[in-house]
Amino acid sequence: MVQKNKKPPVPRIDAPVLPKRRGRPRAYEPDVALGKALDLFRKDGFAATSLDDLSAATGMNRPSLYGAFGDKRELFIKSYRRYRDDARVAMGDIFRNELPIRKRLERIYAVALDIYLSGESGPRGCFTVMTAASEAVHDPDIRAMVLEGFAELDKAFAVCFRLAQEKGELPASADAAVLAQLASATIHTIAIRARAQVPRKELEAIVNGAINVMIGTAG
Amino acid sequence: MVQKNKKPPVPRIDAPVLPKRRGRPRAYEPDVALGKALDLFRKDGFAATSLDDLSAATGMNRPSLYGAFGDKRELFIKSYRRYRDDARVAMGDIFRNELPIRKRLERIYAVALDIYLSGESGPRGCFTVMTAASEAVHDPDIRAMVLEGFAELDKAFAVCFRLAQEKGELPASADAAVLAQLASATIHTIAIRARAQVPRKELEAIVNGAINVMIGTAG
DNA sequence: ATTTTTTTGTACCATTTCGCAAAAAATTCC
DNA sequence: GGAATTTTTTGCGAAATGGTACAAAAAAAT
Repeated sequence: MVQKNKKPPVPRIDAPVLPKRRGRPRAYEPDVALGKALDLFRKDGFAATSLDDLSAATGMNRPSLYGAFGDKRELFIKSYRRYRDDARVAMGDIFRNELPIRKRLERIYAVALDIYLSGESGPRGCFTVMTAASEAVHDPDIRAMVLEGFAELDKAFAVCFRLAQEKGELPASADAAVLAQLASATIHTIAIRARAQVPRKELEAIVNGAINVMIGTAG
Repeated sequence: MVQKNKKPPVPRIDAPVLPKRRGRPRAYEPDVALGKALDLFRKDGFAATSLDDLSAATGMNRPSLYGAFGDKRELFIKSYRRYRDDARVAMGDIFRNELPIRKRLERIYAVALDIYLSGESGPRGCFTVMTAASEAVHDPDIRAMVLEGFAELDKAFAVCFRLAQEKGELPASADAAVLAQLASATIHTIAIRARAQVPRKELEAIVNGAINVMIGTAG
């Protein structure tokens, strides 16, 4: 029920020693708690994750949870936001780093697979694709985030392809936007298949085939 | 609370007048009840759909539901089976009918979009992709069905591409299996995006672009 | 040492959930 | 008509759910 034993909650380096909070000190670190909540939501989805589960996983009791993150829906949204931030960080370097297009795509998909296949009790898939998209029909806020996620991915891929085109790695006749959507589709298909426990080897084969079609087998 | 008012449950034509059931007659038709259950599961997912909801939607009270279909999980599985059967029927003709490859793909995706975008309270997406895949991590039976679904789709597309290749619509160098996986990926991406209420026009644009890449813009 | 502030821990509430048992109803068979 | 059979109906009950009230605890401020 306790999140950590280290008595003094070591002040984060990037959190510039805030001016000494006043009351009883927190028994948890919001960041790690949110991470645990995210894990649960990814594993079981929104409805199947109870506050008790969340409470147990985060080491916070329900009132603390409520006080820190709001009700279940808010916690879900904050978890999702966290997931996207993490994914952005993991992908950021690669999308920025200007490798040859094939290498670049390979790295991107490798990172994606790492994310989708992680999880102690089975692969967790992609939050956006699996859990969030489900809620998106009914909840406008979540829907907005999901749509934003799709657009962001499409755009990032499009930038890659456009750059490759400028560098002469792709024929000028290629349509970067279309290729980007195919690249996203490939992300989506491996995310879904991962959730059904398709082994990594097979997913990598799918990725490889898709890359060949997108940039030409020559590469 | 009543499923139908027509007193005599008009015997289905294809159900060859079974030898007069003995006890109190059913107040529902299993087929339509299962359809209603399917609708609910597609809309809300497994966990968020309660037996009361199902009871209300099917017009059967809980014990009847239980007697007819077993517990919630069994009902879910039977609903999913029904969904796949329906989808197979809807797709069957097209996959069988030997049109030019482009026309064929266009039809397939059109039918898929019809399925994914239907639903009175928002598009319901694809059962396999949205709801079933979520449960697949934990439930081996559901996982098996989902994997079967993926394989079936991949295979059906592969047959199409192979045939097109034989008819000379595709270069001999093309890899039918890889193209099939891309075609499936496109199915998956539009299923997911549909759930987030991306308008049909955009989804059709994605499909169009994907087809162009798969069979060459010439077609 | 006392007060203030903040968080925790316990307990509680109203509702919903799934599943079942027992009784009532509707039909066929004798 | 009465017995047998099958289904519906009512309603129970134990557990779980999301959310909250309130006192105790722990720290800083006075």
